[in-house]
Amino acid sequence: MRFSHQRETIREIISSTNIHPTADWIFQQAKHKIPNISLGTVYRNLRQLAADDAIRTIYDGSVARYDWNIEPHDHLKCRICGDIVDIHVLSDGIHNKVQKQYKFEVDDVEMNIIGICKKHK
Amino acid sequence: MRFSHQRETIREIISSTNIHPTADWIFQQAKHKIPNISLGTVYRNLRQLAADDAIRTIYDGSVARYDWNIEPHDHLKCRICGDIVDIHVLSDGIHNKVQKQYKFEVDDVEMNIIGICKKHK
DNA sequence: ATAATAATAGGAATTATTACTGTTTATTTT
DNA sequence: AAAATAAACAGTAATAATTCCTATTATTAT
Repeated sequence: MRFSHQRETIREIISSTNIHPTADWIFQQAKHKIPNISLGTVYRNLRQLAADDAIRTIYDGSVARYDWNIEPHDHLKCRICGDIVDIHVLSDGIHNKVQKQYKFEVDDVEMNIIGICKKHK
Repeated sequence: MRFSHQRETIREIISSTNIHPTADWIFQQAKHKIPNISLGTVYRNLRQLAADDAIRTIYDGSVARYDWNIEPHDHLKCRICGDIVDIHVLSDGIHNKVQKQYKFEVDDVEMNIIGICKKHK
């Protein structure tokens, strides 16, 4: 993969936040640094970075969000404020359990816990 | 909620399969029984049935799928054939652990394990 | 410095989903 | 049983997220 100023900017934007931004949010931020960047460029690079395991794609309902944290972890999503926070609850045992019990080769585990965060209950 | 022939047909179609169908698949099946049913009707009723906890909406990447099984369970998704199968790996303890550790009121837990099923490895 | 080609901007196209509108139909009231 | 009410409908337009296309630009290897 050849160097590109656009891709590095996108990578930096994602790395700078914990909000698990959407493509459009990243696009808006990127425009501050590269005014004529296009949304297609953002999507293409997000896809490339994810394929390269430089970032992780997570799904919030049906919209894609992006996470700089590629280590296995889970998400807590508040349905009042929409905030998504990283947590770690899944025991590594689940990976092996599924592998053995269902003869299923596990690549990735997505766990999203939806509810109400402490600020909103 | 008032009775409707369309909604009952949609409910039956979902109940009759384990493929976790998309709205469009349901629409195609429904047309066999009600030839002039419209896609908007399918979406409206899926939303109503889900709000009523008669079915569950699950997300396969960015497309919605529907599941007649409303009991807590998890999903195994094969990235070769696309099949999604129901499993149960999550200990009920996670619910309480998150509740206490993060003071987060848990409504729903989505867990999708992505990989390769035994038929394709 | 030049050639080869990956990446880009800008816009069109696609896909999934929701919203709108005039009509139909299930239920309630008379 | 007929009339009134409003929920649900079909058909279609609109929206949102994402991907695709094409002529141009930028990076890298020679």
